[in-house]
Parts: sequence; C-alpha cells; structure tokens
Amino acid sequence: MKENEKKQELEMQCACEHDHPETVRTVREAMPDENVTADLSDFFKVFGDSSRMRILFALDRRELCVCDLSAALGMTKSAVSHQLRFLRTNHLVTSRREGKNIFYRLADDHVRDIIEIAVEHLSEED
Amino acid sequence: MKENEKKQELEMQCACEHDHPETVRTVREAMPDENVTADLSDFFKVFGDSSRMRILFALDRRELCVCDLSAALGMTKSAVSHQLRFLRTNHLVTSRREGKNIFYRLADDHVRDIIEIAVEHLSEED
DNA sequence: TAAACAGTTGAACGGTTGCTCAACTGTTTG
DNA sequence: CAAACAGTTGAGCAACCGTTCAACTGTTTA
Repeated sequence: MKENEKKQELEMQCACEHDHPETVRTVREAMPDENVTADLSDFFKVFGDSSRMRILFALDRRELCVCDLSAALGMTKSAVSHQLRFLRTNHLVTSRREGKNIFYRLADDHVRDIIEIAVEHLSEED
Repeated sequence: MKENEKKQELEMQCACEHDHPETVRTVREAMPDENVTADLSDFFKVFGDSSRMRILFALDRRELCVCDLSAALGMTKSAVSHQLRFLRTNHLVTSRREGKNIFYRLADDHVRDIIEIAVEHLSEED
C-alpha cells in the first residue's frame, strides 16, 4: 500500500463527496471571524494552567500581595509575578501599590461565574 | 552585588516578614485540593486552543461528521480527529456512527454557557 | 544614603502541545 | 473479496509555555 500520497493530496479538497456539501457551505458561512475565535481561546488559555487557577482561587478569597501569594501557594515570587502579568494583561486581575507591597485582586465577577459553571460541568460528567 | 544567592534561598521560606503571616495561613487553608484546581485548569485547557474553539462553534450549529468539519474549517481530517479525541475524553462532545460517517455533537449546554460569558467579558474590557 | 525588602524582567532550559505524515481499522459498494 | 472512503492512531518535529535564575527597579527604614 504505497498510493497514500495521492490520498493525502486529495484530502484537503475533499469536500465530502457523499451527500452534504451544502452543510459545509452553511457552517463555513456561519463561522465567526477568526479573530473572534482566537480572542476567545486566548481568554480561556489563561484559565488553562493550574498555577494561574490557584492564584485566581486565592484572590477569590481576598486581595493579596505577591509575597503572600508566593508563600500561600509555594511558588517563587518570580513565577507568581510572571503569571500575574499574564492575568493582568488579560484583564482578570488589577493591582494597587501600598508601600513596598503590590496588592492584586480579581478584576470582575466573570471569573467567579466561569469557574462556577466549570465546577458544575465537572461534577456532572463522570 | 553578588550576595543574591542568599536571597534566593531564603525566598521560599519567605513567609512575608511584614505583617500578614495570618493571611497566608487562612488562604492556604481555604485553598481547594490540588486535584480540584488541576481538573479545572485541564477543563479550560480544552477551550484554550483556537482550532478546538472553531470546532465547538461549528458543532454549535449542528451535528457534523469529521469530513465536513475538516472541509468547513480547512484542517486535515487527521488534525480534526486528534482534536475531537481531546474533546471527547473531556466530555465536551459525543459521537455516533452512521454508515461510513461518524457524527459529532456538543455533549451538553455548559459549552454554550461558558462561551457566552467569555464573549460578554471580552466585549466589556478594552 | 545604604541596606533590606517587594516586585519585575529577560534569557535560557525542559516539558508540553498541535500538527503532519504514514499506516492502520472499519464500513460500504461494485 | 477488492477498492474506495471515513476516521483513528502513533511517531516525530517545531513552536509554545512555565519555571528558574540572575539582575534589575522602586519603596521603606535605619
């Protein structure tokens, strides 16, 4: 079986010879702009790391400085700081300086809402 | 300035000399189990890729077979199949065979709910 | 003003991840 | 049964990502 080369080349233009090329067309037209899906996945990427998730849970309790976060989660201040920058640029946390400390807090309630639904989903399935 | 080595070693036990070691303790106690945060971030990891996000949007329209998905999104069937397996093991889609085709659909409404909140969040900030 | 502490940053390293490629299974059809 | 099509799978590769490390900025305090 060595004529796989031809198959591969055809695959991209496949367009499903069978019975629903119309389906492909309508789905393609209804698809949101590629920017939109990219923005969305970028947003969820922020939640897709357990360190960031733990930071968000910690901040859900109360406003915290980097040093306290670092101690509470057992991460270096550097690692925490890198992740906080990620969270900050994605508008999930805000910060304010108070003397030597910089305190972080959740930016809005969407974080809580989203995590709540996820918990619900995970408790149902499996 | 070469005495940074000592600083680094101390950092882990830091425990914030200043005024809130109590804060650290209470946050630490209130933190959910590490399995929980890991499961949650794994769940969100599924949404954190634009290919998977586009597949989810496509399936939000209607049930689709791999070949149609492949044609509609401009991905190889192999790539789609790899991602569908990811989505299947995370209980976000289910499949059923019908002759040569295998049709995929969204597993439940949590997907729609979560994406809706994300869209809301993104439209507010910035 | 120098020392100490809080936090940030960039480079570098190692693990993860998404895709491609090729070969495979399973179903239908001639 | 053989050919054709739908889909899956595992290896391999390149890009990405999270951490560490070392050096830095900024603020307070002695």
